[in-house]
Amino acid sequence: MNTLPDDDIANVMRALGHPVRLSILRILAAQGASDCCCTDVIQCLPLAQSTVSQHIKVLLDAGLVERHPKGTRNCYALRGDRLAEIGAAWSGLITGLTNPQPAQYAAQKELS
Amino acid sequence: MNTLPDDDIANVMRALGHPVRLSILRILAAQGASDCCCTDVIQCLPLAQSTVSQHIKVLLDAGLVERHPKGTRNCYALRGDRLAEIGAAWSGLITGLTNPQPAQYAAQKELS
DNA sequence: TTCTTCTATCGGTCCAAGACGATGAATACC
DNA sequence: GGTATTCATCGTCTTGGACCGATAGAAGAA
Repeated sequence: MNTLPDDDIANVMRALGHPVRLSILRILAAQGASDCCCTDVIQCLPLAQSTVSQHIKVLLDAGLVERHPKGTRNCYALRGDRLAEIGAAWSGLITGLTNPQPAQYAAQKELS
Repeated sequence: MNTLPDDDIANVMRALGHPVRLSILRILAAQGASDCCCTDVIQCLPLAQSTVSQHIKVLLDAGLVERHPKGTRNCYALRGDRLAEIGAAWSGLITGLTNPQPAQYAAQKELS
């Protein structure tokens, strides 16, 4: 049910834990598939290019977006597969919390 | 659909973005409703009491847990209502990202 | 009252994150 | 070739997070 270890979940949550990065995801979603380059994102945000690039890197490292080099520019797109995977892990987390099984935390404890 | 503003979502995600805090939520879930005090949590984790107390405070501030003072000890429990609310917001976020509506980001931009 | 237990908070240290400007590499264009 | 554009990365600075020990206050026990 919950296919991702806690460290991975925490990584993704931390990547999502910044309003600017949520905005970037929305921008990528609004612009459609694989046709949104870094400049497009920068023009939607009141931040320096280097800052936006750094936020995108965080999303890349978390596996939430993917990069498609296109000539002199880099296009970004959401990773639908990963979003689905994270959605499943999230459901598992919520289910596990609201319908707890006594043995569950013991297993979790062993992992960390 | 998505009932929480991005800042709130980011706050919750940040609170969830640490393995220890995920562990604390699981501990609270495993111990059942409103009968888990701070010491119980501390004994499950290899951290100092002050550190655990601080993590719990983050979860409190994010609205993920609630405190029930009981004599000399404080009991904590998950806030099921808030978990449901956040689950709904998460679903809305994922849905919005995977089935984007062009006007969506414009509305989002206005908020921040 | 005095002692113990529980736990929030304070002060301090250390490291990571967020923001910026500057630089440099890659590609496209003239 | 030379120039412009795009963008990742580097160095720096500031802020915030994570962790700890110490402290203090509240409630129960002796």
